[in-house]
Amino acid sequence: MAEGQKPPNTDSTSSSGDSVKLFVGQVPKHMTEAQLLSMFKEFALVDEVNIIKDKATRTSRGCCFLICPSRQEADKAVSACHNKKTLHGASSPLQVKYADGELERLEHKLFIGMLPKNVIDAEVSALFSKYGNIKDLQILRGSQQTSKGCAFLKYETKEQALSALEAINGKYKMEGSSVPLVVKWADTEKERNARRAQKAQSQASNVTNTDSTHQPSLFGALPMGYIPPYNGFGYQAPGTYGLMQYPLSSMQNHPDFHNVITPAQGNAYRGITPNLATGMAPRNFGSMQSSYMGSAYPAVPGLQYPIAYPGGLMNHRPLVGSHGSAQLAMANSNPTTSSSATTSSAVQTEGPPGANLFIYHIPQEFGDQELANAFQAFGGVLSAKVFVDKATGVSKCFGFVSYDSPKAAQTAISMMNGCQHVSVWSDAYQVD
DNA sequence: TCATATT
Repeated sequence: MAEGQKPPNTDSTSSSGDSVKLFVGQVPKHMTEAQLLSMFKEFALVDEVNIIKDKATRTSRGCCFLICPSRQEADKAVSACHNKKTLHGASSPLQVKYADGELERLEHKLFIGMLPKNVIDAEVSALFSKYGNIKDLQILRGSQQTSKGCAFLKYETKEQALSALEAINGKYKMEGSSVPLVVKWADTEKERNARRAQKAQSQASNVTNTDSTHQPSLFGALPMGYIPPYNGFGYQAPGTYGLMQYPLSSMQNHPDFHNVITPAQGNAYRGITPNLATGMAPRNFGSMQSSYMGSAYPAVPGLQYPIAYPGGLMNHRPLVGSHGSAQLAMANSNPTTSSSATTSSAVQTEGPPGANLFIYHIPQEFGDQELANAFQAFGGVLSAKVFVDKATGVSKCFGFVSYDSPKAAQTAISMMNGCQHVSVWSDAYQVD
């Protein structure tokens, strides 16, 4: 045989890790996951059953997801059950189909960006066929013949796509190009729609933003309390259900690579790379296992995931602020120091020592409530106060957040540190 | 000089 062995593309079964999610409707609400599991196991291998429950009541919504270890098994379940069986208590036969986005996901489709304008199919396939069998390649072209700088490519297996992605993304420059290629998973239809909506919104909100007619939701849209599983490239899919709110007003999605770091840019852009290259950028390439991280990204258009400060924390004064990067400082001082605070209620809500954060460069449109929302994910917020100009009522863009524990404050610091325009700073952290 | 774009 030839040199080296080809990817274990054996006969059929295991495309390793390529589990498939099925949606099942017409499931009687009284059935348990265990019951469903044993029932479906008569027809196909099923790893898991997840009943879809009402968020508030936690009761079954009459449907579930099945996780099958392979497409073959999933197909077995579909053909054996879809419209074939009516469970006791259901009004019509089971509906068994691929969950939203599954089919697209199974295409192993990649988006390729930063292609030269004059690129031809042969060049792209030559490069990418090193990592697997290309099933489909489509370079997007504009008016003439010139490429729009991007393409879609399908591989046979996820492994092939993943290895190409890891090998090429941000690393490989095409002939005559000064920037490396971008390779990421193509958007699903849902993500596409979400992005389109977002784009429309951001353009619409470009109008003279007279006054705050809409809710500022910059932080409010944060995926509370966790750092997104950044896959190393690509946008954060805008469609994280439920989480997405209104578009940001000021700190919009603009590709402003001077002070905004989006993952997509961060990866490929020279001007940004040094920041990330200091080793603080969370990327977990290989760790996507068999997962359903489908749209598990945060829905925060403007607020990107935190990037820790290289080399610990800054050693200069907290108030630097240069380009609108905000800071948090630990403050054991009294939150009600300034007379210009929004003293609606004179509640003294100072936390224990080490649990009071002083926050610089809060977005203009934030009030106490928004500030509290932004930080509540990290612990019990005793109070959140944005300071406002007494005369005009305009935010001074700084304030306090007090937690019930220093630990919560620490968590807030590490989570919020470097959040786009917000970086977190604390004396305590620095000293220790 | 917004040039990184999504079938």
